[in-house]
Amino acid sequence: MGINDRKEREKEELRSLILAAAKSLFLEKGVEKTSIRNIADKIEYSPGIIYHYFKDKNEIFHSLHQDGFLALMERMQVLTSVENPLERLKAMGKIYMNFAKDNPDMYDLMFIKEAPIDHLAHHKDEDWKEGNNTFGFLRNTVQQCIQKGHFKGHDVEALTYMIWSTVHGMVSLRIRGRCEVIYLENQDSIMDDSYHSFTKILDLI
Amino acid sequence: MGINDRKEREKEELRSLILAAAKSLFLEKGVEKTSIRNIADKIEYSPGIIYHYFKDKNEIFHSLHQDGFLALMERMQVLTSVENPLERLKAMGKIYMNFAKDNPDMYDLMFIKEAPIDHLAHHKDEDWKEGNNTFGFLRNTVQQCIQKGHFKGHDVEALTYMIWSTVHGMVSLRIRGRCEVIYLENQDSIMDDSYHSFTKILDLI
DNA sequence: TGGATTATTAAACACTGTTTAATTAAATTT
DNA sequence: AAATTTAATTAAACAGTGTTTAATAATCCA
Repeated sequence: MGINDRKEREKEELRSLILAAAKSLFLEKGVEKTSIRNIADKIEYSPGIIYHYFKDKNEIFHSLHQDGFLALMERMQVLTSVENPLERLKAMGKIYMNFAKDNPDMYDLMFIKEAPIDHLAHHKDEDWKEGNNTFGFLRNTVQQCIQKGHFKGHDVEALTYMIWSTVHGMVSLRIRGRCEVIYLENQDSIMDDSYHSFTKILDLI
Repeated sequence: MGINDRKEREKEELRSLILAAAKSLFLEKGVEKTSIRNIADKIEYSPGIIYHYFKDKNEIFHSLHQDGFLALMERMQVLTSVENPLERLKAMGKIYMNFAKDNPDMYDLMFIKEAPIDHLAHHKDEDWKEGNNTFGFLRNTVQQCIQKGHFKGHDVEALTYMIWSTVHGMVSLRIRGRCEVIYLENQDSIMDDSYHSFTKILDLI
């Protein structure tokens, strides 16, 4: 069935052409301002064709969503060499925040936008592999910290969610412009300063 | 100049008619799905008239944005009776989270959506009274905690931002559906459990 | 009452995501 | 090789969006 294979490959080619165009447009203009017609123009096809490869706009951005998680997990790889779980936890937060700083639009899509998560919510049967991997990795590290005697009296899941919330809160307030509009003495270093406060707390508890 | 006064009042009347319609529509459908034509239909005027009272859609939702801050500050009023700053801080977090739980759409508009904050960013000269009041109130409380001997070695501003981030992170991850799509043993109580972990930490540091 | 000012509207512009039917191209069968 | 079936692609339309424009209706002032 070599013919069908080739056909499959060709179909796959246009599919990834759409994704590549969508990604580059969305990284330079953002998701909301990237229209189906923009993507179609970029690949020099008619807008209609996109609906033969993707159910709707959400499905396109759900694909990029997955790309983002792969990129984040890629960055997390270096952590395997950090044996001390508390050190690993603190380094993980730093990597997470740097990822958000380097790829604000991608972070927005992954953790703030409602669009691509709708796609997941409507396909509840399949669980969210990428998200659960990332969260699970964090939970394991917290668990290991507890086993080493840290975080006494805290529930793993509750504390894991709290830690995630803290770093997510910091970066998402900045990304969505809530930082710039309030008066801060150290506007430029507030993210680093706050994260430093946070790690100090992790060391203590 | 009683005539001009009446004209002013009449203008103000239609203006608040638009705002009331916008608010009720946005609370039942969300900001994105509330169109200028929807608002115009509701008040039985033509869509064009809205642009005589508001520069654009952002300006309308910036007004509601301010309403939200008034409502939040209203809830915070009870805190004036809490003399112990640490207790006040913990109660403040609870109020903040309950506000988000009771008014998710309003919270979204206030702290997540980019729309109404754009309006502020483009009017940089005028500072953001509501936001700064709320943040300032939190900072004062943190400052008082430090004066009472808590949070030793921490910078007020950095810690204030960290605390805000933590509660914002918790509620915004939930509002934007990142909670439901990951596996959690205690999905229902994760917010309360995490906040409990957080207050435990505040007691300790 | 006539002229200037203001409020209001209808209509248009340039978009949006998505669906439909028509068309072109390719593959398969006769 | 020609005819037919299947798949890929498109043009056009639908129903909506925020916003601007020019025309109209209402009001105010001299």
